[in-house]
Amino acid sequence: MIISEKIIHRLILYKKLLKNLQNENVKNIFSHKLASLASRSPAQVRRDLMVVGYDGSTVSGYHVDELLKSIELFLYEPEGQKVALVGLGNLGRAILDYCYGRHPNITISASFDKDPNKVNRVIHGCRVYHIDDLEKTTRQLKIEVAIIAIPTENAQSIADRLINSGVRSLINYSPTRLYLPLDVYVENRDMMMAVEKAAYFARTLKDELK
Amino acid sequence: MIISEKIIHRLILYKKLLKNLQNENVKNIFSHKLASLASRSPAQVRRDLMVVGYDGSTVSGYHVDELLKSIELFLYEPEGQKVALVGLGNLGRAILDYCYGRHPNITISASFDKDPNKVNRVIHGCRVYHIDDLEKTTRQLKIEVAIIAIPTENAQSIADRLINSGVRSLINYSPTRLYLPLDVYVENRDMMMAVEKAAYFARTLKDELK
DNA sequence: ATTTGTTTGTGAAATAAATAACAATATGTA
DNA sequence: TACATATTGTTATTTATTTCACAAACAAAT
Repeated sequence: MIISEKIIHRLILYKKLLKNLQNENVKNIFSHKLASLASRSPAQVRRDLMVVGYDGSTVSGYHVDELLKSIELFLYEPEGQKVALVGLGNLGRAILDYCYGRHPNITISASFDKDPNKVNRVIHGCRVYHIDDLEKTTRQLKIEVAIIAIPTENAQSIADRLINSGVRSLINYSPTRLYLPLDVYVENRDMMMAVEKAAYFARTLKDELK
Repeated sequence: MIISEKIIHRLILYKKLLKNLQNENVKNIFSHKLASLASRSPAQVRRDLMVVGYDGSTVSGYHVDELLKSIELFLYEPEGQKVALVGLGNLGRAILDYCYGRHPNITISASFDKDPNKVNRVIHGCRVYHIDDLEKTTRQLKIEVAIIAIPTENAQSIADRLINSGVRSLINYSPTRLYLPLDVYVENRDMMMAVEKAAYFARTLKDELK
C-alpha cells in the first residue's frame, strides 16, 4: 500500500504529541482529544491510525505507550538512519543544535563545510568533513538523508553529488529549486517563500475561517 | 473567492521561477515549460494562473514580465508588509541573512531578543529590540507577520503576545505546537519533523514513483 | 484560401482527501 | 437483566484537487 505524504506528516505529529503526553504521565487518550491536540478531526485521527495497525479500546481509547510504540515501529528503521548536513553556517549550526538528542533512531552523523577552521571539529557528536570528502564519507557511513543548508548557487550540484553517493531523501533550505530523479524525495524549505505565503494570508485570512 | 493554500504556494513558486527567467532575459514562456520548471503539469499551471487574471497568447504563451507583474499584483500589498523576527540565535540570524534584500515589498523590520548585547544593534537594516518591547514595537510598526525562531518552551506565550499585538500570520520554527485563533495563519516548520519525514521516504520511496 | 500545428482557457471527468455515519463493543446504572 | 452512554474501526458520502479534453485562436506552410 502506498501511504500519502500527508498521512505520514500527521503520524509524525501524533507521535510528537503522544511523547508529550507520555512525559505528562498520561496513560490513555481518546481520538477526539488527540485530534484536538493535532488540530484535526477525530475521524481523521482514527483513519490515520488504521495504517499503523494498532487498535484502541472503545472504553479507554488508545493506550499512549502502546500507540507510540506502534507508530514508531511503523515509521522508523529499527537499525537507525543517518543524516548528513551540508553547510555549517548559522543555519547549519541551528539545525544541528535543534536536532541534537531529539530522536533515538535518526542522527545527523556527518556534516560538510569548506571552511578549514570547521573541518575535523566534532559538534554534538557530529564530525565535520571537508566538502571534498562528501562522496566518500556519505558512502562509507551509508547516509540516506541529507539536509542542504548552503546559501544558494551550487545547491543543485551538491544535491547531485549526494544522490550519486546513495542519498535517497533531501531537505533543501536553499532558495534554489532542485531537479532530481523522481524516486528521490525532496522537501523544499525556502524561507522567503514561507514568509511570502504568510504575508499573503495575513491580508486575506482576516475574516474568513480557514 | 477563497483560494487554497496550495495554489498560493504554487503562485509564489511560479513567481520565483519567472524572476529567474527574467534575469536570463527570457521574454516569453509556455505553460508546459513553466510546468516543467515547477515540476507540475501544464494544465495545473494554466488553471493556477486563472486566479491572477492574466491571459497568455496561444502563439507565444505568457509574456514573462507581464505575467510576473500580474502575479505580484495579486499576491502582494502594494504598500508593503512588515515582518518581525523573534529570536536572534543561529537560526534567527540565518533567516535574517537569507531574507535580506530578497523582496521589494516584504521586509523583516524588527527583531527581538533578550540578550542585551544584541539589543539596539541593527542587522541588515533590521533593528534589534528587547523582547519586553515586543508588544509596543509590533503595534507601532504595524507588523502583521512574525517568525518565531526561539528554541522551545515559551513559543506559545510569544505567539499569544504577537497575536495580541496585531500579528495575523506566524511562521513557527520552534518544536512547540501552537494553539491560536482560527483566523490566524500558522506555518509550522519543525526541523526535526522534516528530517523524520525525509527518513521515512528514504526507506519507502526506493522503487515506487512519487 | 485552406490546411497544419501548437497553445490557451476552461468545463467535464477523474482522483485524492476529509468528513459523516453507523454497527460493534464495552461499561455503568437502574 | 435491560437500557443509556461513549468510543472505536471502517464503509459510505462529500468535498477538494488534479487531470483530461477540446473549442477557439492564430501563425506558418501549402
